[in-house]
Amino acid sequence: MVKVRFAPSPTGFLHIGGARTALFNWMYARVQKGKFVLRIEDTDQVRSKKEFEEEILDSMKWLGLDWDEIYYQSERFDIYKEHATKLLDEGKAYKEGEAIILKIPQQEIKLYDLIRGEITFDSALIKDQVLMKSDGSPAYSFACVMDDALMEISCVIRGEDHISNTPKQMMIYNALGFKIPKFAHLPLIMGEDGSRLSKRTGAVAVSDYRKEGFLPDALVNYLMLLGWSPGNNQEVVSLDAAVKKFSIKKVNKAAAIFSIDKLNWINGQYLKKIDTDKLVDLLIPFLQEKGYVDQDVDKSSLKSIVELFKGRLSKLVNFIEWADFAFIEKPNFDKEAQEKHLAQDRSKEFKILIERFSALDSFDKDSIEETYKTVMEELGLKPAELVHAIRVAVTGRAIGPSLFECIALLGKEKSIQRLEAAFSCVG
RNA sequence: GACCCCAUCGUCUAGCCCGGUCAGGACACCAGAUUUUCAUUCUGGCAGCGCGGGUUCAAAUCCCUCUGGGGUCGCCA
Repeated sequence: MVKVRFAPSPTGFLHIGGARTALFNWMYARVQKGKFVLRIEDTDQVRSKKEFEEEILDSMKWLGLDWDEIYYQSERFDIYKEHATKLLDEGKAYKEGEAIILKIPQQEIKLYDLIRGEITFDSALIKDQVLMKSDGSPAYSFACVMDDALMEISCVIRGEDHISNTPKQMMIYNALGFKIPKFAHLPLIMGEDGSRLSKRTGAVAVSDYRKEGFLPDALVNYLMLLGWSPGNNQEVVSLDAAVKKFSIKKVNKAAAIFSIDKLNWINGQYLKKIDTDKLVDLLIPFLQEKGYVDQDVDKSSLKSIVELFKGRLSKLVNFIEWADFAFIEKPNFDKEAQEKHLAQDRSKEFKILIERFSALDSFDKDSIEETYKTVMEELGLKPAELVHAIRVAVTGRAIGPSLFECIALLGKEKSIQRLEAAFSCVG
């Protein structure tokens, strides 16, 4: 029976590296129809926090990484104690104060890693290992080995930073008489500068990416590409499709650098393909948080705004940023755009436009565009000449979706109001 | 410092195991087309097997140095 586990410690948020480890474990279990165990390593009573645990579980669910069993090490202290005492009785361990320490016999240790092949260590370099700490709690390696053995984990898939722990743990398996599982050590994920991924080099918590509006499918898609490839030059791949092709032996050995550029691109790909109604639903919480809409939001009118921006977004927060003009009374003027496009006095032209716009019966995209072009022709101006000024006056920005659609979206009253305000001229 | 891991375009990677296809794709970047702006999209381009030795008719691929990067050396996990 194939059984793997992801064993986070609730002393911090679920970070990108942990998520990737969880993902590979999950894929390994699913492709082989095995079990995926989640084990909360909360032996450090002081640093472990319920809020972190909840956040980790939440992030896992959000990513779609469901587990078959869950355990808490804090509930298993008796088991650890019992086995440590047994080792004490057998003379394989000794006491130092209240602590129980394992004697490490001298021998050569061979680890066969599924990703890296054979790795040998000399146990002469390994110190005797603390099994139970003076405070009665188990040391990490001991609890880890006990659980992996008792939970019948068939393959331990974890980060490369655990390679050095492995020979120590193998000594514990041997002392306990447990069967040693398979091991696979995943390459680490590094920050943009090649050093360890940290808050300094960008967001590390999965929840941070969620808050920025990355889709779980996209994040998972990006993460699986770090150290593994689905083949056939495919990069945008669903989890289901990826699982079918997953093989732990095909995982890369070299560390990978996390690239926010590529994540943005992949997320954009997903955002482009997503159903518009679904996109509206995803956007609502972001809009509510910003105070742009309230509880009883009109989805159909929201949908028309979203449609304008669909295909331009690389993450959900982009919408909040770029579509703000549709939700607030006065546009948030971009200083640079304002200075560049509204510096020249265009009140005369604006006045005429305002008059013509006011006279329009149906204020739709096409009639607005037609009216605009007619006016420009009458004034002897090229159509492009006033576009920027109007865009900035109406949306506050020099960039955005089709101008005439933006104006139609705002409606006659608001659009004219903003045009009037631009040069404080009243039509 | 000791021990361990790793090394293909700037980045993620295919190819490596079972030596022989101009070293393929993607992101980023640059140029052009489309677009009233920006983005999208399309087309094209730039760019890589870390160094040095072997083995071989033939090496990105196998072996060894070196160099470089990373990890671990807690009664943290």
